[in-house]
Amino acid sequence: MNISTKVMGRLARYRALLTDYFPKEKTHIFSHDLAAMMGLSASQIRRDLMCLGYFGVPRYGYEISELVKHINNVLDASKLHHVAVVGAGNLGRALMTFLESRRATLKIVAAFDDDPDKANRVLNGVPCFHMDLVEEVVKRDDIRIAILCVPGAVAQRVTDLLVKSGVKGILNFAPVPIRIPVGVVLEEIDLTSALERVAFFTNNRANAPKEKRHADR
Amino acid sequence: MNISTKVMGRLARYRALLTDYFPKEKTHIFSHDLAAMMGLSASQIRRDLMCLGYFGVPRYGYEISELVKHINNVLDASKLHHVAVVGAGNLGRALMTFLESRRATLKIVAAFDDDPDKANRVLNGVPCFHMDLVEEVVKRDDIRIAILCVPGAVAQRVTDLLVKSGVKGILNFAPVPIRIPVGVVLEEIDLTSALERVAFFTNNRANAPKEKRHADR
DNA sequence: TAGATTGTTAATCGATTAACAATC
DNA sequence: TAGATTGTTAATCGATTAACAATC
Repeated sequence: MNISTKVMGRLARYRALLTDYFPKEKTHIFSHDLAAMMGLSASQIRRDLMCLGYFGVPRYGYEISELVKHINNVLDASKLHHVAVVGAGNLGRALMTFLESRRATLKIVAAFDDDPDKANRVLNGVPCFHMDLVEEVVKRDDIRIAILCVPGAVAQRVTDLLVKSGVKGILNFAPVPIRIPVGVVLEEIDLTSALERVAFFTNNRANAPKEKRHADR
Repeated sequence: MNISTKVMGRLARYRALLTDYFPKEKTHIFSHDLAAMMGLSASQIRRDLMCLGYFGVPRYGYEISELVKHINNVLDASKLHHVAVVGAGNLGRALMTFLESRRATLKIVAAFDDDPDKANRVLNGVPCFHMDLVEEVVKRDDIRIAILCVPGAVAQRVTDLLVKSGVKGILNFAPVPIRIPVGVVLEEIDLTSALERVAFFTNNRANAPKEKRHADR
């Protein structure tokens, strides 16, 4: 089965919703109910769930515990990943706190920063090292994924260093696009442009894309 | 001209790149150079720029200052927006610092939090109020956009309050989807699922979507 | 049984890419 | 002029939605 980035992202969100924010006493859910909660169409939910190899029952819907179990199977096929936060400024430190312990399979094991004052201390529960030690620590701790929160001006340089050190996946919050070699996975989140996007559509209703709050049929 | 969310987001990124991270001495740029820097195709760049009403010159490319001016015209048609950060935890405070002063047209004028210790103080340069004052302050300061950084469990309740108070656009970082009425603009950024997405594709190369680093022809 | 919901296929929609005439 | 690059159209690709037979 070939799972696209979009489907994969939605599966993660279905799981989060069902495990963390759903009444424990409910055992089953219909595609249209999940759709309503997610702000998607029921068709899309059903299509997404097709990749799981788990099937609901007409009239009863999907059994939540089974559904979550199958999403786990697909998503966490990858076992435990060690993650590093690179750039321990405000954003980097906030992400350490926010992302740590959300997923058992993703563990933030190190932070890196240029600032000598931050090196060799524990910041937000994560040991912080000087940027000079990236290669050493990445190899030593088998760090596969980096969350990049450095200033735009050094983003590409730091990326090259991370890739050279063996990092295989990067989540980039720096405000510039970075280039990576084939074989490395990249996800870019541009916070500034996300805010600008909201602002733009906020009083340009004429341009606003149509709403996406559907019901089925 | 009808500009999609995607095009709009890319225009914002072109502008950021050209204004903040591009050598000052260069006056012109070709579509394929911008494409290489952004990790996109030249075709896509040219198509995106079509909505600007500004035209490049064959053989000379696009004049950067003019290009930026036209992107400004389109993107900031909306003039100044007042923005509030709702939920002044680690993430909220980091975003205050990170997003403030990035765009002259977007000004963070208030933060809100449930914690009485945070109320009536200035946090990261932004005056913080107790959540009880949302309606009053939003109206008083004409706040149009909210950056939502509250825990998932209260996200919908807080959203309803914001919308009732007159907020027209929401950038949601809470880890659950929220529902909004027609007429309000919503952008959701799920940080946890973004990280999970990187992790998933990081050692599932078979599933990885194809790379996107093209050249033209 | 009758009615509701599923899995899946076909149709639609939108976004990206390729191609190329125009043009500097 | 010749060659490179543009704007724009047509072709392709991928994602979403609609429709419906299967089925509980």
